[in-house]
Amino acid sequence: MRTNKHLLFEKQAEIAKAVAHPLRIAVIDFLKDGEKCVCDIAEHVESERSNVSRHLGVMVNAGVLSCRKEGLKVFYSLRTPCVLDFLGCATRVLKHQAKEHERLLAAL
Amino acid sequence: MRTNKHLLFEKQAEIAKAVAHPLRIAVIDFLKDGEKCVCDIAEHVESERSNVSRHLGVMVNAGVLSCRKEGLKVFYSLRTPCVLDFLGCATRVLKHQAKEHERLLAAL
DNA sequence: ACACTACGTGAATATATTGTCACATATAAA
DNA sequence: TTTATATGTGACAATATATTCACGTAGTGT
Repeated sequence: MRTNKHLLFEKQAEIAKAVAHPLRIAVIDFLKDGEKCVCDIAEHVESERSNVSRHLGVMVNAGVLSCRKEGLKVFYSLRTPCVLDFLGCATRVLKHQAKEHERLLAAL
Repeated sequence: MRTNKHLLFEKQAEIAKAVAHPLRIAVIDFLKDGEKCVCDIAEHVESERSNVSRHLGVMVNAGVLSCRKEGLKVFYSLRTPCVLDFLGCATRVLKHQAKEHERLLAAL
């Protein structure tokens, strides 16, 4: 396996990992309408602010989110709408699975 | 947050998690050309067969891969090509990041 | 200066993931 | 039956991740 491919896979995994958590997906979904502050995000996903802060940090670190400070608040937003495509992909895979299950049931 | 949305996010995270590992991404990339047996996969990704077997199990469990036994060998394949879109998404996010870095450098 | 609010972070704990080893199983071939 | 090959799995250690609590910091208003 070529080394540069190896590096690409590592980077891709980093992005995927940043998305691979229910709470973080909830955040991404919430941010599709635009930037939000931590307290609004925490309220929406129904989790402690400190925990949400940690998850936001993970996503910023992976380059999935960006943040902007304004007064007391910090506003987070999707760095690129591409990230939403991830959720679309996952949904398509789930739909595909559901269809297979349907076919299986129909055959009983 | 609605409960069914919560459930969707969990399922989406499960899919994303199944993809969120360099070795597993390497496997997915390798399988885009069609089904392969464990030993070929292990050789290609340069890792122990037992380890590869574990990772394959994770992906089958998440519904990302399917497998078929034939004689001594077990052939794994992508359950749906949608999974490849994941890698495409990740690449797009990475390209987006690279462009931002470029702009940053140009401004120095 | 004081109190208040929004946020981040160290420390601790609980849990999950990864990789490796040895071993078990299943199929094929001699 | 014996042997070899391909694969999966239990057990373990190492590491990473998630969550919570308590506290610190930074800006805002009084």
